[in-house]
Amino acid sequence: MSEETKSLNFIEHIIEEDLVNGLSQDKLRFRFPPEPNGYLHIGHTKAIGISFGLGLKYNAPVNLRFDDTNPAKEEQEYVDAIKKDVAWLGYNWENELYSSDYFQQLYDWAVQLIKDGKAYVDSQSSDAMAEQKGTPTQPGVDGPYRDRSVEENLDLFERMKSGEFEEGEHILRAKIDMQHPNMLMRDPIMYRVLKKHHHRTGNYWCIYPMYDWTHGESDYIEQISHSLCSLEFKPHRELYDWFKEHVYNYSKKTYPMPPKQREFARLNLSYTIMSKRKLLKLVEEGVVNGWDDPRMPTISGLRRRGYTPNSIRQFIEKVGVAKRENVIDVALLEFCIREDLNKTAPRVMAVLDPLKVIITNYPEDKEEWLEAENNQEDESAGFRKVPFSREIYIEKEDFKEEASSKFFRLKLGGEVRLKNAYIIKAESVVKDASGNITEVHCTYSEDTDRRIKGTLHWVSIKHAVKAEVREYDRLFNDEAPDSHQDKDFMEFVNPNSLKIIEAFVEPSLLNAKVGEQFQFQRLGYFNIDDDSTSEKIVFNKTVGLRDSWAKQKPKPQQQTKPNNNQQSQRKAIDVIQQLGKKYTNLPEAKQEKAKAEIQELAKNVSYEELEPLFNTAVKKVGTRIAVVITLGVLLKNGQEKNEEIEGFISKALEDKNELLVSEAQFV
RNA sequence: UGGCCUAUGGUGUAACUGGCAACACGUUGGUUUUUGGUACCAAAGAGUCUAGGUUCGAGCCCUAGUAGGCCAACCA
Repeated sequence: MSEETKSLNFIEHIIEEDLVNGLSQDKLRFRFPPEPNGYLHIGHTKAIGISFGLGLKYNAPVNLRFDDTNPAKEEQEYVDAIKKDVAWLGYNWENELYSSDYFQQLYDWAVQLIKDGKAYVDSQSSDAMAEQKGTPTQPGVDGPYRDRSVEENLDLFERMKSGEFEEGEHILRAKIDMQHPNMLMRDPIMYRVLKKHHHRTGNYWCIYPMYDWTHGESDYIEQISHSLCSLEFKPHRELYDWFKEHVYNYSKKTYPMPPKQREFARLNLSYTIMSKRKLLKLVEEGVVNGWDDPRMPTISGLRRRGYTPNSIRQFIEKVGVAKRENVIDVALLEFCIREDLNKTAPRVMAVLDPLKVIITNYPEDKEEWLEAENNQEDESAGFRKVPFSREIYIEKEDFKEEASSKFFRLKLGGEVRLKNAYIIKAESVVKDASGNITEVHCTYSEDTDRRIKGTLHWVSIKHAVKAEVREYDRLFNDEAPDSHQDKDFMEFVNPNSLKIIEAFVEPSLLNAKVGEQFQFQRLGYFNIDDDSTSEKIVFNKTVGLRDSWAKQKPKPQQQTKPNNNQQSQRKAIDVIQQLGKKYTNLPEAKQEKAKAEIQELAKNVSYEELEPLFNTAVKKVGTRIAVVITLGVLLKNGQEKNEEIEGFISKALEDKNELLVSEAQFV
C-alpha cells in the first residue's frame, strides 16, 4: 500500500482548507452544468474531469445540470448527446437536473428582491441601456426607470410573466450600482421576455432568467459546495456572490449552505480550436464531415477516431489544473491513447502501400496457417492463425535496392524476418518501363532461430482482404490557429488532413465489428469506422506508433540550418551571458574552457553592451563572473576605467563567491 | 479612463509553515526485443518575467515595474 502523496491542485487545496475549517466532508457536492446548445469537446472534458474527479476523490455526489435558460438556442438533441458523451467517458452523475426545474423558485425570489427594492423593471431599448452601461473604462449612468415604485415594478413583472408584453419591451434588472468598476454589477439583467417554446417547460413561461441569476441560484438550490468553472467567469463571481447573499437571507433555513465559485484555466490543445462557434463553421463549410468527424476535437469525434474514455481521462489528469493560459501539446494526448491501446489492442498485420514479393523457392500451391500472438502485452489475448503463401505484400518503404547498414529492412542481397513467418532474402527486382520496382523476388529459409535485425509485417496476397483506411493529419497547420489577431483561423486549415488509402489486411479482420480497435503492427492503431459495411471495411487511423526511424531522416537538414542562423545572428554578449549562467555549475576543466570562450567572444563586445550587465542581480554569480572576465579583456584592449567599472569591480571583490573574487582580482 | 487574473525547462503541472526547484510529455543516447513499438536505464534542458526590499535563507512574503489574458450579448 504505497499511499502516494500526490500533490494537490489549487482547487483541492481550497477544499482541503474548507474541510480543515469545519466543512463536513458529506456536505461536499459538485456539478457539471453544460448548456444544451452544442456538442461537447475535449475542452469540456477538463471541466467534467475536474468536478467528477473531485466527486470520486471525496466520495461526493456530482450533478449533471443542464443550464437551459435560453429556449432560442437549446434543444433536446444536445441534451441527449451530452448525456451520451459524459456517460461514455465513464462518469456517473448523482442527479440529472435542469435549471428550468427551478424557474418557479427563481421567480419567487425575484419578486422578493423587487419588494426589497433590489430589482426593478426597465423599459428602455437595449441600445439605450447599453449606452447607459458605460464601458470597461467608463462608469455607467442611472437609467430613467431605476427608481420606479415597488408596486409598479411588481405589477409590470407580473404582467411580463403572464405574457402581456412583447419581447424587448421590458426586462427585470438587479439594482446594484451603475458606476461599479465591474461591468457585470451595473444593474445586470435578471429576466427577459422570450415567447419561445422551451424543451422542458413548453409554453408555460414568457419570461426566462439570465445566466448569472440562474446559475448561482441553481448551485444554491442543489447545495453545491464548490461551483467550478473556467476563468472567464471570474468577473461574474462578484455578482454570483451578490445574488447569493441576498437570496440566502430569504432561504437560509431551507438551503443552509451558500456555494463557492472558483475558476480554473480552460484547456487549449495545440493544432486545433476549441470554440463551439468555430467548430460549427468547420462543419457548415464542409471542411469536416460533421461534428463527429474523426479530425474534430469533439468527444464524439475522438470517440470515432478511436480514442478511449480511459485515454482521455488520463490525459485530463496529466494536464493538471491551474489558472494560467495554456496550450497543451497534442503529443500528450497521443501519448495517452498509445499507452492505453498498447495494453489492449490486438496486433494484426496490414499493408497500406503494397509492394509485391514473390518467394521463388516456396511452392506455388502451398499455403500455411501460421500461429501469431495477438498481444505480447497481454498474455490472455491468445493466438490466431495467419495465412502464408508464395506471393505476399510488404510495405513499399520497407524495401530498397541499396541502403546503408542503418536500414534494417529489406535490401538486395539482404535478409529480413517476416513477422510470425520465415526469414527471406531479396535476390532480384522486376521493374516497369519507367523504372519503378513492381516485384521483389526472394528466397526463404525455414531456419527462423537466427538473429536478424529487421522484422517486417506482410499479408498473403491470395488471402488479403481489401479495406479502406482513413489516415488523418492535424486539422490545422498552426499550433494555435485562433490566436492570431491579424489572421482568420480558417487560413490555417490543413488541406491534407484526410488521406484515403486502399489497404490490404489479414483475413482475420473480416470478423471485426464497428468500433473494434487494433494495432496494425509497425504502423499504428486503427479502429473500425461506423461507415463500414458488409462489403467494405473502413478503418480510421487513431494514431501512429512512435517512429524513431522516420525521425532520423529530416533531422540533419532541419536542425543544422536554424542552428547556423542562430549562431551567426546571436550577439557575442548574449552568448557570454549564457555561458556565464552555467559557469558556476561547471567542473573546473570546463570552466577553463568556458573562460577561454568568453575571452574570445569578448573581443567582439563593446563597452556599451557590457555596462548594463554591471547591474546583474547579486545572486547570478555566474553571469557576474562572465562579465568580470569580459571586462578584463576590454580593459586590456584599452578601455579606460570609470566610476561604473570601479564600482562593479569593488562590489565583486566583496562577494562571497571565491571564483568571482579571484576573477575580479585579475582586473 | 478603469477593474480583475496570471507569470517556474520546449510544453504542462508541482514544490506543505520561507530551507538542495520535482514529476509528466517532448528531445538525445543506451539496453532488451520476431513491431525502428513496448519495457528499462541514462542525459541534456530552469538561478522561477524585471528591479528593489524583508530574512541566516525567497519560486513562495513586501514594493514598484513589464508582459499576457479576461470584462461593454435581452448568450452561457
